[in-house]
Amino acid sequence: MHDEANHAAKPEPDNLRLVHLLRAVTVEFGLRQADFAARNGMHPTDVRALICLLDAARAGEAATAGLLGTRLGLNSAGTTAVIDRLERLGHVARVRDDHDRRRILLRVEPAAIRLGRDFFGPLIDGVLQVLDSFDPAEREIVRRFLTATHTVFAMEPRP
Amino acid sequence: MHDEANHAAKPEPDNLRLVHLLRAVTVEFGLRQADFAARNGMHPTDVRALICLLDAARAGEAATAGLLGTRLGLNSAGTTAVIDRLERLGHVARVRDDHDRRRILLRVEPAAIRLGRDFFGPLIDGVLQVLDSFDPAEREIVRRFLTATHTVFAMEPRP
DNA sequence: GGCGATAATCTCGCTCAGCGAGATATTAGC
DNA sequence: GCTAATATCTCGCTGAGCGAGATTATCGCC
Repeated sequence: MHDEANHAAKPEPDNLRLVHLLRAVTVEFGLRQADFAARNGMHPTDVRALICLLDAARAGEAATAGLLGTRLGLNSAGTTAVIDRLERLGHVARVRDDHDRRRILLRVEPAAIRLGRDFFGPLIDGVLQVLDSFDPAEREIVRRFLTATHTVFAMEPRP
Repeated sequence: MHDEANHAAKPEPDNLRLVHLLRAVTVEFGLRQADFAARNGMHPTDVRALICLLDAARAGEAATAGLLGTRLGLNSAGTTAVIDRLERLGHVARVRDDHDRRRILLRVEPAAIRLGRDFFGPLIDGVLQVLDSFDPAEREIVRRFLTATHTVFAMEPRP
């Protein structure tokens, strides 16, 4: 691999350009999360935790502390700390599970949801507008691409 | 506003499902970065720094310490720390810019590039395979979608 | 051609996120 | 019941990243 920083643009294959484009989108999204975190006195991890909890709720899964830690790649001490921070800010509430009283269920408070909507709403709307400019057949292609890509990323090992 | 009497699962609009799918991809990608970092004795920030430096090289930009800090959202102290860590591991080298001797240019060492290729290669190949299963017109649609989405994310404020 | 203003990076001291180890509370198995 | 397994929390520690300020190099001005 040569260093082609200096002169004429290298002939990067189109498909590889698409991969880089996808990565650029993910990086940009990460920066947005960080912005949101900083603006609301949180840390990026806290934002990821909220997203994770909302995803779990949407999927109908029980959002326990343990699940959260696993998804975020934190150990139990770190997980407790995240929940403490979110609880202190009033964004989540700890609720003992009555069926298994060892477990802590996490409920995202409406205020937190509103906060997220205020910040991410415009971004989501932007993407929805993009999608609206596509016809159904094209959207189906996008869906196929995203689904397949997600499968590729989700497939491999989880240490 | 239509029926759908089934319990918990809400009737999420197709376009919104695509947005969530895109987010899921970005989240998965972030986890991969974290895996790579942990497996190589680095922190996620360090990996993002390497990616940033490689992107700059690809784009033909001069990869200075300052640019890196800006892109990562770190202040100068944190930026120095990141570079120190990467240098200690032998992944980047500090090179004084001869045209402006205040500046430090960062060169990513070949060993680091190889390390990244070993880990991310299979993932990239996976996505390339996905793309290969699309015909050129379809790839163009994917490209349009990713470009437009990237624009949406990159558009808004930088605090 | 030297001199303050400006810019790029680094140093120092501090706070707090996340880890490892172990404590505590609850449930399941025999 | 008693023991093993599971879920969460507590404690002490390391180190990532911040703010403030020092350091070194460049530029515009006279």
